[in-house]
Order: sequence, then C-alpha cells, then structure tokens
Amino acid sequence: MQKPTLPKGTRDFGPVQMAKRNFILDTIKETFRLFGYEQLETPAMENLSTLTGKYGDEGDQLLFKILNSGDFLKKVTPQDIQEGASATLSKVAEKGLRYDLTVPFARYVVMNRHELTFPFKRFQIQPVWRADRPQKGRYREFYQCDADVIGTDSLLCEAEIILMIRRVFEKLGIQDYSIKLNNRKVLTGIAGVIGEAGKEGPLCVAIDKLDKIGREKVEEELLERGFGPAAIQKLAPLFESNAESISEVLNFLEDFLQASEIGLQGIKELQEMLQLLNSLGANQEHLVLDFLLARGLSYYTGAIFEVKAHGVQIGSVSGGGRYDDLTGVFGMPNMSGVGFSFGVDRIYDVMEELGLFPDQTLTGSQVLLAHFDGKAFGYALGVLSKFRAQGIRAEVYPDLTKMKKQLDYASKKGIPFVAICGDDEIKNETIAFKNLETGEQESMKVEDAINRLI
RNA sequence: GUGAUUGUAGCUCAGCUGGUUAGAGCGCUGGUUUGUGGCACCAGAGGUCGCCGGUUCGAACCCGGUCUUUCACCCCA
Repeated sequence: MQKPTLPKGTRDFGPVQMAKRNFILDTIKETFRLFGYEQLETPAMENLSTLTGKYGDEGDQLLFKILNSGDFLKKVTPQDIQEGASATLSKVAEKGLRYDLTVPFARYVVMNRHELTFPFKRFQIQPVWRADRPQKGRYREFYQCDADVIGTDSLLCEAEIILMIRRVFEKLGIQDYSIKLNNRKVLTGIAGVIGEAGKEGPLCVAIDKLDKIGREKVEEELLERGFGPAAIQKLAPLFESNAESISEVLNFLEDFLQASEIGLQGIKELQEMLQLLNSLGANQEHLVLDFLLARGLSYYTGAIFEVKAHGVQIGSVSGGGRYDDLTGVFGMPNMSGVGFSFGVDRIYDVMEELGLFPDQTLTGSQVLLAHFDGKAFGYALGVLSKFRAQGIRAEVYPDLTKMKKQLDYASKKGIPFVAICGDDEIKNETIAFKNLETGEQESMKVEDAINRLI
C-alpha cells in the first residue's frame, strides 16, 4: 500500500473551499455577463507550437509538455539524444498544457475570425499550469479569470474594466484596496526623457521592484542593466515626487514628459479614460495613478492596471492592460485589445485572512430526516420527497442506526434542522422538527415545517 | 534553474548530549444515556518517526541521497 499524494504545487478543493470559491467565481461571472462578455472555454492542452515562443525563454521552460502517446521514442535517433533535450523534445512531445488564457484566446480569435463579430468580448475562467517552483500564493495549477475585448481602440473598455473591478470587490465585501493605473506610453516617455529611449523594458523590470527593494537597489540594478549615471540622475524627480491625487500626478507628468510626444499621448489616454468614467457616472474612488507601475508582461502597449488589497501581505489580486497586437504571431495583425484578470486564489486568501466570507456560503442540506427504525425510515422517505418537491435541500440518514449518531451527523455537517420520524409521528402524520442550534423541538405537519424553511 | 527550510498518530505538535515498551491535546470509536446531538466523565483504537542507504553495540535523533513542505532569488498570477 502506497499512500497517495498530490503532485507538487496542486491542491484539492473540498466542499467548504468550493462553496467559498464559487461565491467568488459566481460574483465574477455575473459581473462579466452584466458588462456584455460571453464565456469561452478552450482545451487544457494546445499544440506545443501554439505555446512556445510566446512567453520568452523563461516561459518555455515553465511549460508542461505532454509526452506523445504510444511509442514516444519512435522518432528519436541516438543523434537527437546526443544533441540534448531541446533537440529531442519536439520528437517526443507535440502538445503542452495551457500556460495562460490569453494565448489560447488569441488562437481562437484567429481561427474563428470569420464567425466572430468584432469587437469581440469574451471571458474565460479555467485553470492554467506552470512548471514553476511553488511558494507562497504560487501554484503549478491555478485558475485565471480573464475578460478581454478585442477589435477596438476605444478607451471605454478601460473605463469599464475599472467599473467591473469595483463591482466585484464591492460584492465580495473587500473595501480597502486600490486600483493602480498607468500607461505603457508614459513609461516609454520616461525612458525617452532620460535619454535611454527603447529601454523601457529593463527600466520597468527594475522600477517594478521599488516597493520591494527600495530606491538605492533599484538604481544599482539600473546601472547593472546598462543605464548611464546621467539617466539615473534624471529619474530622481520621479522618485521624489510627492504628487498624490490623480490631478496632481497628471500635472507632474505633463511637466516631466514635456519633451516626449509618446509620453504626452499616454497622459492624454489616461485623461480620456477618466473623462469616460465620469460620463458613466462613476467617481474616482480607489483609483491611484502610479507612474512607476510596470507590469511584467511585455505585450502591453497602453493602459496598465493592477489591484492591491490593503492590510494583507498578498501580491496583486487583479491586473491587466491594453495590447496592440495580440494576434500578430498567429498571422492576424493590428488587432487591438484590452484585457484583465482576477486572481481567484489570491482573492480567496485575502478574504480568508480578512474574514470576509459570509457565514451562509455553505450550500449543504437544510434538513436531515432522522428515524428510529425500518418502519420510520420508510415514512421518512415519503417526507423527504415532500421537502424536495418544495425545493428544500434535504437528505435522509441512509442507515438504520442510533438517533445519537444521526444528530451527530447533522451537527457536524452544519445541517440546521432535523426532522425526526418514529412511531408517534407515523401515527399522527407529523414530524418532530428540531432546531439544532437552539435545541428546540416541536411536533408539526410536514407542510408547516416546509413553510418555516421557505 | 540557484540557495535555504520542513517531514513523528486523522490534525496541531512534544520527544534532552544517540540508550529499553515513542508521548500530549484535539479528533475518532464505544460506554454512562434502548425517542434526541453539542457539555461532562470513563474506556479504547490508531505510529515500519517521509523513503533509501550509511555510521554505531544501539538511530526519531548523526551523515549522504531522494521525495515532500515552506521561504527567498529569477520570473510571475
């Protein structure tokens, strides 16, 4: 007998966890639908050729590859093995597990471009897999909840994303959080202004760590990445700016990016988005304009979002941005899109830590039918059907056993009521309806009990 | 991929510088209670000390490997 274990970085979700997860997922789904997004699902596995080369070298390393069925060594020659893993890989594996939802989405759009009506709004909630080394808040299998619009440049999408984020968090009861905003063009402008045009990539990677490692370390890292001391000197106003409100930050940026056309364009986009938000009748609550926000994904070209919950040590719980050419790699250029994603696992952790799950997230039975003997069991079955016919979640204890055990069962499962059946009840056509929380018990007709539960 | 870290009963953890039959709390099963759970009391079951190898008269304890857990880095949700 071997004892079973889970693969590294994967988890089971028991009934209690599922009830809580569904509370989050249902809220997100409902919100996506409210804003006109339609659901898409794609296969867990994709052709490896679809996946490779989309996530950088690091990403390719983290792809789970699926060994070909049957004699997977059929095509491998001794020479392949001599040449090493990468030469052999393409001959033993032609499929891989999906790494994110964005690439499968792009693949789908390209394959179905003639059937789709653009702008196409889709949401997708499915697990993805990464052969990463697990650590806090990071798993090898986890869920992404993506919503994207493809085929429009309108900044309305960005404004609506903010509304969706706020709606979801409000419904979930998360109050203390901020939605950080930035625009990739602002970052490009910054790189230009400091005389390091085109290097916003490395600039972002380094700046992104500001919160974590501090200004000095960031400056060190910039030096290592080939930024000149003069350029780093020019960044100083950014680190030292004490602009807080959105309008203050915009003013500051307009000044700093005076010489950068693209930077000013980024500011214009931000302003327009805020204007649209205003027209939608929404305020700027929770919004923070953070011109140092730089999300890792390299394909963002416009707006960038990131959501952080306050009061907990958990990374971002949602994020996204605009990309100008998502489908280009699959031969369909110039499709602008904007998308974002909720991190369900992290939202779960935040809510757990802050105690935000409502008590009644459990969806178990409302009433248990208990019985004293075989005859009562038969009677209970009839009563059970009456409860269910009225839509009341009910179950009967399936074995003939002591009352103690049946009540114990209900207690442990959190079933609030027990309908006890015995000779007296059969004779009077009643049940003994017991409230397990208060201990009160009353003899009544099934119909009366049903009325209490509805 | 790099560097640490963890593993003892179903769960949370004790277990001294290596020394006889490895302990506690909670949980579990049964009983006190043959028409009633939670509380109390009583009794009981449950462990190849992650796995493999080594050192030793003797290993849960020391050493090596491996798997696993957690954490940091890289990167990322």
